[in-house]
Amino acid sequence: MNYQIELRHFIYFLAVAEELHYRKAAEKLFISQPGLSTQIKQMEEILDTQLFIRDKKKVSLTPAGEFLKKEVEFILNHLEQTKKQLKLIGEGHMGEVRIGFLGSAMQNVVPNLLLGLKERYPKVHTTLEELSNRAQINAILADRLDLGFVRLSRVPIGLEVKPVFEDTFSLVLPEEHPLDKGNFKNINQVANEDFILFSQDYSPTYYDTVLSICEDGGFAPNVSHKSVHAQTIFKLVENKLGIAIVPTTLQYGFQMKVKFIELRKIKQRAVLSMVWKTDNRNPALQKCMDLLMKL
Amino acid sequence: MNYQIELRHFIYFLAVAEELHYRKAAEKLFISQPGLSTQIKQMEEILDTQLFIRDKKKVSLTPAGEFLKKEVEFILNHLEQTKKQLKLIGEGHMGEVRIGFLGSAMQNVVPNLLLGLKERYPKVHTTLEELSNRAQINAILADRLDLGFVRLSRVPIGLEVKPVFEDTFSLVLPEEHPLDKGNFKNINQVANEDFILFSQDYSPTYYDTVLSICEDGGFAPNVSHKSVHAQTIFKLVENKLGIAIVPTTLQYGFQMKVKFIELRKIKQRAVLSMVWKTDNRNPALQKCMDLLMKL
DNA sequence: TCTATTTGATAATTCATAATTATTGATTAA
DNA sequence: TTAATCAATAATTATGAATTATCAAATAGA
Repeated sequence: MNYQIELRHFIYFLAVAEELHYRKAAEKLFISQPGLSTQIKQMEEILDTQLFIRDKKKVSLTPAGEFLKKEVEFILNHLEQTKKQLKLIGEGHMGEVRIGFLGSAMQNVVPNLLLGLKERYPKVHTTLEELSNRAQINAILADRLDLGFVRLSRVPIGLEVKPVFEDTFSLVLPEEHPLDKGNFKNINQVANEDFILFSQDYSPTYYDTVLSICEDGGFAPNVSHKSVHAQTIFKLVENKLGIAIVPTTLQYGFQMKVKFIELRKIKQRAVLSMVWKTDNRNPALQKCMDLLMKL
Repeated sequence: MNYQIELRHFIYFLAVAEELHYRKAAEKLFISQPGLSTQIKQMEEILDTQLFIRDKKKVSLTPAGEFLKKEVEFILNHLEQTKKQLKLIGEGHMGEVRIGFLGSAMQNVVPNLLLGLKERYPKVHTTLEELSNRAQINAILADRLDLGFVRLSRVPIGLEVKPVFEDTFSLVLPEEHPLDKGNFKNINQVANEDFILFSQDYSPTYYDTVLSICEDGGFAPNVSHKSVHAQTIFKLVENKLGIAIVPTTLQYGFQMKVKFIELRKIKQRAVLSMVWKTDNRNPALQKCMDLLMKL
């Protein structure tokens, strides 16, 4: 007799503990009374502890039985809860999506995604991390991230990219700079200025694009500073250490003494793309992506 | 096919989730591989949720599977404990409290608790285990521990903390060190010494606190060694490899050629707290806590 | 490229055991 | 006393878990 306790035993036990009557309990469980009797007896043998006192037409719980009753109630409850949660997670209505993003995605796409998620799938948790393009790609490959927001044209195999937001570029100038929206005509008006750009390894695509903008304007920019933080770049511009070209949406969210001139006429766009692992099976990620398609 | 989940399923699931390999898991369970395969498949059908991804010779967990793994670990642990408690209660004892503690709690709080328990509730059994802060938290969450003694300021949700002992810090110096209780005035007198501290991951709060003590003294300590054992730290100090700052009560219980200078004037205190799971219904734990409130 | 090996899944079968029916013995109420 | 009601026991059946045998797919090695 080397049996194991099973959940069946608990369910049967609870019925008897509640009814304190084998026949009635058996009826409630839709099984026969002898079956119930043997199962309870077996249970007592397995646990090596008497749970019920059968005494002259009366069934009652021993102290150990009282204790077990409370525990079984808890365990069965917990189990039900777990099953429900499991189902939700399996369907993507619950769970966690780990999101990485470039600082410049925080002005627009990411907040919208978070708002949408909160509204449609309130039980989906998100963790956010500001990371460079490269760091995001590595994290996604290593399964430390589910979704990334990058400015890259190509990604390693095994990953997929999809553009989610196209932004124009803007010239960033100190407030006191003679150029403004009125008298600005062409990019070559700033050909002789110093330029402050995001570093190449932070975003190679951005860097190349800015160089191509200048090239189209007929000059090669003199790059005096590089940084990985928009804040830093704006601060440098504010202090007249140079001018910058950045994605237009970056102008929101900072309080700086700088002015923006949107470069509408040029063909280049700052493309923000989402990246994910092709075989990522996180169902919450699917919901996330569905939502992004609609934005 | 209207089956019911049974504990057997959980045990099988956990084996596969741990091994991520059907044949190995089956071996560990002493059953055949096909039997395991069908049982897991059946489990996924019952729960109506995919738990594993069988993909090109690799088995891995889905997010739902990851979630279930944690839950199953909890449930099976809880069950084991319940069986033990039940047996004890059936034999007329009151139950068992599983206590974890940091080495530094062994000088004072834990022995007092054990004495009090033995006197007031001689039928309550205790098991003791020396564990790091993190290990205690994990064990309590997984229901492998009822009560922990830690030095942490914050704990995960679902747990409660309560400070039980506040200790000053002491400087630990080699016996031959020129500083002593007489000529010691301020912590910055040891600003240029090497420091030996408990590792960050053993006790992040302790580490931060010691750094803040030095900071208040106007210097950043040069940390030459880190250890998880008081014994080791004292030995290193004895051999003049550096000095240490530790909770004062640690000075009792060791025989070392080191001297202690209590830092009474500084504001920082080493706070020992007890931690337990909010919904722990272990009746023996209740008794334990009542006692601790009085100490 | 071919072969051998390893993986998990299927199919057919066996076997363990839960559950059923039929019955008993004990207790209580009429 | 008799009838009724309870849980326990015995014999039997039926369910479904586990086993053996086998397969298809995917690698790794030659």
